[in-house]
Amino acid sequence: MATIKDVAERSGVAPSTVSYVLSGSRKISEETRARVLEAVRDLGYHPRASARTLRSSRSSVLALAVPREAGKYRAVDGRFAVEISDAARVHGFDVLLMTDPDGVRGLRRVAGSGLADAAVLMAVEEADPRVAAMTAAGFPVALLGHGDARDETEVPWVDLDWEAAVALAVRQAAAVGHRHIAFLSSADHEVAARRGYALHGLAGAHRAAREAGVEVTVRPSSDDPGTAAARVRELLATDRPPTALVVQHLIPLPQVLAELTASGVRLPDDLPVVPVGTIPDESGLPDLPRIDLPVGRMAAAVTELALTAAGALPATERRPVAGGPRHELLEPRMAPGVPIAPPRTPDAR
Amino acid sequence: MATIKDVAERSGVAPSTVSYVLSGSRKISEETRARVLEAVRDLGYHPRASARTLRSSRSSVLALAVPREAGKYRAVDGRFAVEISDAARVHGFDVLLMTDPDGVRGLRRVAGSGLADAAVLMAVEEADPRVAAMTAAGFPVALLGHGDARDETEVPWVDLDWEAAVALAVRQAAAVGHRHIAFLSSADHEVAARRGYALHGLAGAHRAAREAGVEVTVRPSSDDPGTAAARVRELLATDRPPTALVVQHLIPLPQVLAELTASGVRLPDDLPVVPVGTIPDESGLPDLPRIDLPVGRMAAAVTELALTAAGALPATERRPVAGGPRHELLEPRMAPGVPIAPPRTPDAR
DNA sequence: TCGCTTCGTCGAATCGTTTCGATGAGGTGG
DNA sequence: CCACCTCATCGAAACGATTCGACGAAGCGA
Repeated sequence: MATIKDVAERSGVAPSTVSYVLSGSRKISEETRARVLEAVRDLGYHPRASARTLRSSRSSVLALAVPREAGKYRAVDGRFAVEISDAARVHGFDVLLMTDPDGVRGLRRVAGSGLADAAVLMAVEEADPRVAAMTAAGFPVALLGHGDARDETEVPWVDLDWEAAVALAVRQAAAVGHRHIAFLSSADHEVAARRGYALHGLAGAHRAAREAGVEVTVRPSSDDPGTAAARVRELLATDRPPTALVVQHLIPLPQVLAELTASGVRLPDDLPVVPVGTIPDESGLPDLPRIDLPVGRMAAAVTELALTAAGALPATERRPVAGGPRHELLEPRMAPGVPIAPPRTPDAR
Repeated sequence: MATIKDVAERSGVAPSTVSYVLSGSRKISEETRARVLEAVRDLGYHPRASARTLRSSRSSVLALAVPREAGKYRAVDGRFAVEISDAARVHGFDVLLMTDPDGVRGLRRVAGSGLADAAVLMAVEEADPRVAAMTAAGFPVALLGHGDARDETEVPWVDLDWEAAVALAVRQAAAVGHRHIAFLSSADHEVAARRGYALHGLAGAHRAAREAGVEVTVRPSSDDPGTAAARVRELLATDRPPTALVVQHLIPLPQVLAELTASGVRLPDDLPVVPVGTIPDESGLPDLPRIDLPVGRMAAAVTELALTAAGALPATERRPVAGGPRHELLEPRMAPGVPIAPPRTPDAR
């Protein structure tokens, strides 16, 4: 493996000159420059990352802490990982995957050993111990998703604006004529635990109902598909049933759709269903009008926040304070494609 | 940040002594040992990874090259990434995610800069240019999946034994009484391209048919769900239709099941469907008797192959030759859970 | 021609660890 | 009492890059 010394010898200059040619941090004559670059090409020289890091104490590596609740794996996490890696490369960073079941230990190791310059923490729980540990260690982090815990106000994070997302779904349904809309919210336990996205989703439903002057009936969903399906049945079994259904909790979505079909609702014409969140690409579900989790935008934003906190990005207008906490609520968008069907004419039922 | 010098001073020894305590590569008196370890704890000392790597030229990092065909992302890749990371940690390695759209460039960069000691290449294409590039550079790699390309015989790889997998599905169906079994194989273009898994799956179906003395009707699947559904219809529209269906191509599986339901087949009783491969966890499909891609076993095996090739694992009986090519075909297993239903009695149709 | 600035390049120190050979204290046998 | 060996520890030399100050040559005005 060629070193900077080999390049220097081959081009008849000092190692420092090679370094200056490569970094461009000092002026070098065009002639010398050309000779050095030729030697670099000839030898296939790559600077050793470890030497560079040792000297500069910057690794150009971003750690990515993947949530690992006992063997569980959410399909969307893989997409986030890939998108974050892409975003990091744009800024010259590589991504180190951290799947340590004890997230705090793994992060301490990576931060302490200088393997990474910053970390992105995915799917942050309320009062996440990882946040506290990294804040205490002075290690730059950015969070994907957020709760309402106090320590998180000190730390940059990115999240979808769930309130705006559910509100948008309701508003769009109202816009094509729906006057009574059902909202299958997050699961019971998520609401009970006062998870941010659960509360914000509910708030969005209520706000949009008020603003658009439509009725919104809310029922919590459940992780148990059977229970979720039952809730849908309850939503529909009234004198004046809703004509559209907005769904925030997508785990039992297939079963919800199956339940609708089974009870004689013809999809999508009889009852437009609008999921808010992420439908796995390979789920085989029909195309629905929907609001997707903006994975790409979230990944780009959280990466930039983490690198800014690490002082690796020049301050911009959007993100002026290097190292300071910044929060970004991303604006939801309707997925292009299937529009929300208007309600059927009164005689339809 | 504490360095080895700080630890040395605090415990009143030389830096080298601290190093010996930590690595255990020389005998140190119990008393000194205790004093050093106490200082390490007190100062929260972590060895700087870059210094260690610079000195030893081993990074303890495994690069993971994720396939990136133009924006596509397969859900199973994320699971592989997480499982490989877990397996690497067992051996003290971290995983660097490589999502560079130009896989060769990314690998060259990581290999050349010494960021990683070895690489795992996912979803290898026939005559993958990455394999040739890394072989030429003398960089240790292991492949997840394999083709029949010649250069791959020189490189370690891991794959599911697709021939055995399809054969197992057919054999199990035969064992519960099915005499005529349909096999929806890989897609046309995969067979035409002579992809290993496609050919091996076909071979397995034929072999099991011979050995079990049953009839197997084969039809290629298609990436287009409509075409795939049509193929299924063809399979069933005969005088003596098959009583079980083995499916290797799982992308259009939801549509295949929908087609069956639509044409009056009651699942799973009328016609057991046995997928061979990976069904996404969140697909909402019913429980089926199936043969899963053994993601965990494949990840562990490919990680060990890569690290062995890097000389980072002691040679074992199973993997005796460090650096030499090793190939592992993993034995398929029926997923625990739903068994294959026996054929309905003759009067059923 | 002298002194001063500018330009391009060099030498040396530095980052933090590992590891090889050296060193001194203490023990043992002749 | 001396020679020798073992044992625990130390000092110094790498590893390969970056970067600061120095330095000679050339250019310039006086």
